[in-house]
Amino acid sequence: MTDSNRHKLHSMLTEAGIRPSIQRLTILEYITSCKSHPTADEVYSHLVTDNPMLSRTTVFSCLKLFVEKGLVNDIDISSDSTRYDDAHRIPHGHFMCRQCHRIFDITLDMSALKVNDGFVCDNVNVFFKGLCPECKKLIN
Amino acid sequence: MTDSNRHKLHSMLTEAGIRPSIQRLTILEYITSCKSHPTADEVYSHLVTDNPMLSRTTVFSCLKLFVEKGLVNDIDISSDSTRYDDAHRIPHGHFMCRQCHRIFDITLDMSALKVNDGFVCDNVNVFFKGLCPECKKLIN
DNA sequence: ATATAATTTTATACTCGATACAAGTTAGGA
DNA sequence: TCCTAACTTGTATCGAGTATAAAATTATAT
Repeated sequence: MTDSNRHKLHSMLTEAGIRPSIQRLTILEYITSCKSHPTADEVYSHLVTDNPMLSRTTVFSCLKLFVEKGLVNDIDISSDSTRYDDAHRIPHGHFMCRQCHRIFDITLDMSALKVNDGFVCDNVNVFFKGLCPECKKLIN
Repeated sequence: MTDSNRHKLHSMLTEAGIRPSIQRLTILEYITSCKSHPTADEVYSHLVTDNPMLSRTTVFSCLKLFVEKGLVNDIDISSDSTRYDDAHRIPHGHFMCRQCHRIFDITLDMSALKVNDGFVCDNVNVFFKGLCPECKKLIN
């Protein structure tokens, strides 16, 4: 991690009202640099090799905190485990392949998605399911 | 259940390629008449009072089958438990209140939501989160 | 109609993502 | 420096959902 990146992550946390601990910086660094929409266990498994003292519980609680503070989006596209995504990106939809279970970003104009009067919405998710191009080829 | 409704549910099952058992008719009848987006356990709890021999496992497996055959939609709006919704209705989005955790239908034009070329999509979900009108009043 | 095969339902045990809790550790303010 | 609050850790636990096998029901063939 470069100094400038460390400083950026530090600011992200403090601006969200989160005290920046080593663990939180490490977890946020991985989520923001990761394009694979990992689960909490995947984040833990990846980070624990270089941080042997890291606890699985810490990963779960940090990710939950990040979601509450709006730093990270939780993706409940399937009933399996929750996946996580950097919230500081252009809003986009997600596609889950029923064959390989990978999650793909779908460029999408979400500005037209409005809720009824009286509701206060702070989060929108658009989830597609089907077959990704690769799996479609393999099946046909 | 009226005879005509029973016949309609029977047709729904056979047309979907599902053999219409008593349990499947009972579960489908509840889902299609229910507006509360129940979880599998809620379906079970509601039906078991009048059908004491009904098994929780049967409810889970029937709902799973209905989703596979397209009779019912599964709503994974939160990481809690999966909710179920009659699929034979106008496509619509869902809003989950963070306070009371109820699910509301949101009228929505979903026709504009398209996936990238090469992807084959068979299912779209739009999930909103925030505060429902009632909870908003209580908080302010 | 009766035996046999296939499907469905039931009940129990189990898996595993996620959380509650308590003890230990760290950080910041007086 | 000491005190307090916040954070992390590890263990135990919860609970939605599933695997499995036996029992029950339904379909098919003779």
